[in-house]
Amino acid sequence: MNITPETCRLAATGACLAADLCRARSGASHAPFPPCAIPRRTLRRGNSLYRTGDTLVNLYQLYAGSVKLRISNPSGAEQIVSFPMAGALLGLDGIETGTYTCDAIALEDSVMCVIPFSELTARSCNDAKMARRLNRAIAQETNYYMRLLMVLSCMNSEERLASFLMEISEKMAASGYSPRQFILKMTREDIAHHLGMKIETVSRIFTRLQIAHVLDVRRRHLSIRDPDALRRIGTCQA
Amino acid sequence: MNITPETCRLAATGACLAADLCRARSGASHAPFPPCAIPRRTLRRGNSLYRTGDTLVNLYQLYAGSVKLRISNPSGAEQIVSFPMAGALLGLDGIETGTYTCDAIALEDSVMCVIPFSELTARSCNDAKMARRLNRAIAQETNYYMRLLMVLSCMNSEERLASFLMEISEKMAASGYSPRQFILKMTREDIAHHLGMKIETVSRIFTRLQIAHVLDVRRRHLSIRDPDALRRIGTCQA
DNA sequence: CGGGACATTGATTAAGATCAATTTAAGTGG
DNA sequence: CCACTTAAATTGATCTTAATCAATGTCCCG
Repeated sequence: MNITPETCRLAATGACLAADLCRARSGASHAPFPPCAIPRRTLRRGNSLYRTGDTLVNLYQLYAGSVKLRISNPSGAEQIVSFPMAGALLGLDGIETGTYTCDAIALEDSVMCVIPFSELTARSCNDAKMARRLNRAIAQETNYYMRLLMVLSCMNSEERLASFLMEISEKMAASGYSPRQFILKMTREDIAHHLGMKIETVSRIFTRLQIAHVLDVRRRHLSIRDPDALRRIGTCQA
Repeated sequence: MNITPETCRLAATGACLAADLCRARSGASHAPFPPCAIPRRTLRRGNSLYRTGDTLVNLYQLYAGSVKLRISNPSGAEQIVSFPMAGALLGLDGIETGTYTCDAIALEDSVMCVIPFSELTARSCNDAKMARRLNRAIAQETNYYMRLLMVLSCMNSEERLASFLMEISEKMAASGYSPRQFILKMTREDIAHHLGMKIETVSRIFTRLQIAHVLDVRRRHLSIRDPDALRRIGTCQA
């Protein structure tokens, strides 16, 4: 079934560009909307939605699943800049030059709404709200990366990992899942490449937090035993 | 004298939102433009253009001088996310929520063109080019911070500092100054807070690069003796 | 049930933080 | 204009954290 603003759980948040686009296409400016197809794209785990250097054609709103956004340099070093989850807008890295600067790779089978960028900007001319929403979405990313810079700069490894887990926990809660128990969709290596540490260090800190009864970790299965402690650790004390 | 698109060296780059705004105000869509006042704001060294929590009213295009953008957390830790120089657009961090998330502090006496944000978005409705330029400006920041994340994650202290100096050198060249000799407007502490290291480490690495005949550093006066070596060091090898 | 990717653990080393003491230079007021 | 004050920067000695090197364990999937 195709998704309409009524049936899309993301549209309810009021921050869904796909829903905006759908409304605009249907010509209505207020609910109720006639059913309106939003094309979706599905992506199997490990496949990439787009690659560095590809021409920006679409933005994508992640409907289900999760993704890693990776930048690499010629010498092979890589940085996972973020792990977008449900609701996230993907492809913004292509707006500066018209060419994506990241690889967007599915961490699990995922579904995204396809938002043709040219249509979005064209419609934004007549729709100040949509234009504003796009601006905000881009600006939000900027602010996110600023905060991540601070995490990498000011925190030690344990604090970084705790902060990362709290962030996932909060996103899970926001999506209606348990904030206490979830499955990590990414490898230890991905986490390491996200937080600027080595895979062995990630592993050791998981073990350490397990021993301290803050977490229960078995491979990708994670449960947070002591959320307060985790929050305390993950909130820069320095 | 007020600045017009003709007299503003920034407008020549074709990436000046202030010039766009000036053109729009004057009602002309192509050169030549009637003279049109763009209000400027001057800022003394050490003073802040805006502070975390202030309501976003204006964006600012840095006409002359330099600035540090700082985020802090309750416990007093701070991160210098960037050092905007001539041409940079300031205030973008306020777009997400309508409230600035950084402190913007002048590193020297500086001059900026004032761009009322509401006017910018209002005019963007009828001016696709301006809208596009705003989007790009925001997206550019995002990409900048992604690359900085990689620098912090993947490089050791020497590589980070080298990369930082190369970046300044390139910006100086782009502004028509010598890329080989310039004065650092920021303290060692600012650099440390930007690159995620301690002030003593910054100092030691300056000394080390001096001994290796890559740099000549005397306090804030810097000259690059061996640009190739500096580039080699500052380009992530890992 | 076997292969391979992923993860854990241990021992050692190296990079950078920390603690502490000077040195230098830029303002500032007499 | 000079002495004084103070912020900024440098340098040294030591300690801590995380990287590195190496081996082993475990689980998922075909």
